[in-house]
Amino acid sequence: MRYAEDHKSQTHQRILNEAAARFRRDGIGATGLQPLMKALGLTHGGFYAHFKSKDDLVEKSLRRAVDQLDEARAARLSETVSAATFIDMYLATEHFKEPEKGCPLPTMSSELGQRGQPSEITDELINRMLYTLQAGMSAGQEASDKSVMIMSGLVGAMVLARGAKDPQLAERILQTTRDQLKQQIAEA
Amino acid sequence: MRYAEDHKSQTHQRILNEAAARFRRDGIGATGLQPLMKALGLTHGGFYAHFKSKDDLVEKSLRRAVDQLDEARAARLSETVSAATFIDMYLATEHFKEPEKGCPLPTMSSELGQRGQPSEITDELINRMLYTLQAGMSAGQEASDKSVMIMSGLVGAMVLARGAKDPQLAERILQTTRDQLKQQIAEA
DNA sequence: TGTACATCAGTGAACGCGCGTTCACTGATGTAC
DNA sequence: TGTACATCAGTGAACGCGCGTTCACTGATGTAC
Repeated sequence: MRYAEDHKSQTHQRILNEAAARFRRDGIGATGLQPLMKALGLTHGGFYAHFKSKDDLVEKSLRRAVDQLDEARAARLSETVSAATFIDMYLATEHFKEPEKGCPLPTMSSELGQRGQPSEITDELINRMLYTLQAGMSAGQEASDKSVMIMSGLVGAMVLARGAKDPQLAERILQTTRDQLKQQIAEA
Repeated sequence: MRYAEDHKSQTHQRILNEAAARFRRDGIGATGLQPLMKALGLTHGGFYAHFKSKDDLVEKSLRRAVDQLDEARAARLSETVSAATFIDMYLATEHFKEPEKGCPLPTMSSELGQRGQPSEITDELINRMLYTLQAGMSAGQEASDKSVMIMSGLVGAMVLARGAKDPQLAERILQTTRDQLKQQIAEA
């Protein structure tokens, strides 16, 4: 063989990683396959030896992104994260500034909703986020409902902060939403 | 003259309206100028007699969308709307199903944030929404902070509901967020 | 009253470009005999 | 040991398409003389 045995699967992973970053940073429509492959030192023709289509790549790279985020959280912290910590992490300046490494929901769910054939990946992301939030709260029926509102607040704050032109406005949205949402948990 | 005196300005308005609808429904990138003009019974060449560029159209049609929303609210209701009513209106099924007639923030702020040169229009939209929410709440420092969280919750819930594949999940997000946010005001 | 000209909203062909996708191919390696 | 062939990840030219933008033009009307 010309290449090491796992060479192809490594290339496969590299494409997934690069795509997951670009889709989150630039959006799906604005991410071209040609520039993507070029950035990895490959030519675009080879893409179809790895994925059936761009849609296929979207689906698979999103799944990869979520897995990575779960791993990162598990590595940095204990298995379950308190809801307050999750809120702090989600609305942190770091997450705000680096969409390519962050949660795909604020960057991509509008576009996924607008696309013709929506996949189930968004639902999966939503349910995973809800689950994580609930797990970090004291049990009860209330926790389920509260976690929905908190999720909405987190995603909305990030969408708005990233869309804002004025950095002060962005910071205010992040900070205020963070404080207010944490108050919700404290009260409960 | 071949056309009535206000013919051109009427065409101008028709383009603005159609664009405002399409940008919100399909996104900016996915909206082509050629199909847009064709839908109005015009050819695409004439577009540049009305607008400097597509970016120019984005800016102006967004401004138009906000003005229309303000007018619609003023017409249907009293000058100031209570925050609870605003929440009900925003997270109504009607608004969920008709992005082309609704608030541009859930549909467009991700894309506006991802575009190269962000305009100030998003900030304007955000501030107007904050103002409307605050005006509908009992005064005080708390109202300002609460309104930020409520705005985040409203926008996030709409983004997520529209992105979800499962209609039941979408409905649950809208309903639960609506109820939880209204509780916030009741408590305050 | 009739002719020549100016106006100008809209026309439609053409531009260069990047997109997603296809496909005949290359060339380094492993295998068969 | 040396030659012929199979494998297969990646190459790069080419496809048709729609994009945003430009521009010489049309043709109905109003105006000037």
